Amino acid sequence: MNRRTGKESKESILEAAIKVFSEKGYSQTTVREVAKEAGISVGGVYIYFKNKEDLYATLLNYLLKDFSDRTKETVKDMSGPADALYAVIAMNLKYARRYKGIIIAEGRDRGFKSCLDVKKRFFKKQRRLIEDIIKTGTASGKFKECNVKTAARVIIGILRGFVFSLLIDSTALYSAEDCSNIILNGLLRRKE
Amino acid sequence: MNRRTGKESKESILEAAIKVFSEKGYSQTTVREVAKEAGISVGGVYIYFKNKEDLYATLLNYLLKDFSDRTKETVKDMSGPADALYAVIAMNLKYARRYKGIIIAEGRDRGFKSCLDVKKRFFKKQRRLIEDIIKTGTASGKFKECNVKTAARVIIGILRGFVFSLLIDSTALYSAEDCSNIILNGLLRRKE
DNA sequence: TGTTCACATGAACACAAGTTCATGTATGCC
DNA sequence: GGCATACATGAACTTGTGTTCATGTGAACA
Repeated sequence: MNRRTGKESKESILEAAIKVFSEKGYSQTTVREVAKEAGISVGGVYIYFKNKEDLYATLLNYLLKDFSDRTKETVKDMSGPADALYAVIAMNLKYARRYKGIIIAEGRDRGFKSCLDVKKRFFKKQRRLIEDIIKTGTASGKFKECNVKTAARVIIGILRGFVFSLLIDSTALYSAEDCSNIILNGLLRRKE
Repeated sequence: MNRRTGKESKESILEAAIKVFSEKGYSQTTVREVAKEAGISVGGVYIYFKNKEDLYATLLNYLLKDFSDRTKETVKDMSGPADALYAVIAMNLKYARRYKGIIIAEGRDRGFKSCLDVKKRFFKKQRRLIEDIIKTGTASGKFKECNVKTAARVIIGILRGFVFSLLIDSTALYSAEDCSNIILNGLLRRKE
């Protein structure tokens, strides 16, 4: 019989972990369930990962890096700051749908500082990206003058809120268009 | 010696629970810790609450109702829709800071539907409130025409995002002013 | 066929945390 | 005091779940 190589097994476990953690978040996910999903025994997981936290951290690093790279790539192709901002928002909402359970902050305390740091660094990177877009926007006169840092923080907050909304009520959602429309234009009527 | 009455004890437990759950969320909070904080034994908690979930549900109902009422009260005193919206945002951010761990969605599955429903209903009520404000705004000509329902959803999302931001990085926050400013005015420069 | 190596297994262990319950103690009433 | 009632205790039980480890198995090669 053809047995899986170690590398294949490790990848199976990672894939399974992404699936289960995405759905259930950290605490609610059991190693047994990941193992089952990956078609391996409980002990098998521990051949490739030191422990549950290691598994989570590996997966987090992988996903966030992948996401970061793709976003950067997408933004590069955009012509104006409004389009770029829209692209970032669309990208975020898309990933949020797929990996909701992972983004949410869980497992604070108990040595999880490593994971929190990874997330923090990720969000910082995202914020810088958004700040750059806003700067370009104001420089070209398309965006109004504003506190770039704060605006970027609010936008990051908006994107995080979408994940949260997914977890609570996946029917009451909104599209990237709606979202970027409000961020760009606001609610107040413009003087003509 | 003067012993606490049952009612007093129950209230102590609820207060303690609010404190601990707010900081740690559902999974990370232990009944023992709540008991200790309330100055009662583990068993004592079970005199007044059926179990941990019951404790959480009670507290959730209490807090959300309190918050709902206060928000409504505050909004009533506001003169225009922009002010009203600002008030809602400020109220949300203030409560988020205090009770962050509680709002976050945890303990899905396993019969937690009751709690999720409470949260859903709460958010629905909040959304209606915001929808009304937006409607008033457009009716008076101060807000532009827009899809009221969607706009309200996005705003709720923004507010949720703030809670989330608190959990991940409580230094990278923003004020209610910044937030309402973006929502009202948007980023794009207005034609003059 | 025997040997070795890489990979896999799942029962068993450890420990944390929710829950129960037999027992204890204060208070008020007769 | 004796009794009843209300309230409180915390050891012990139960369960879920992370983790370990002695043992097993397939593949490749001599």
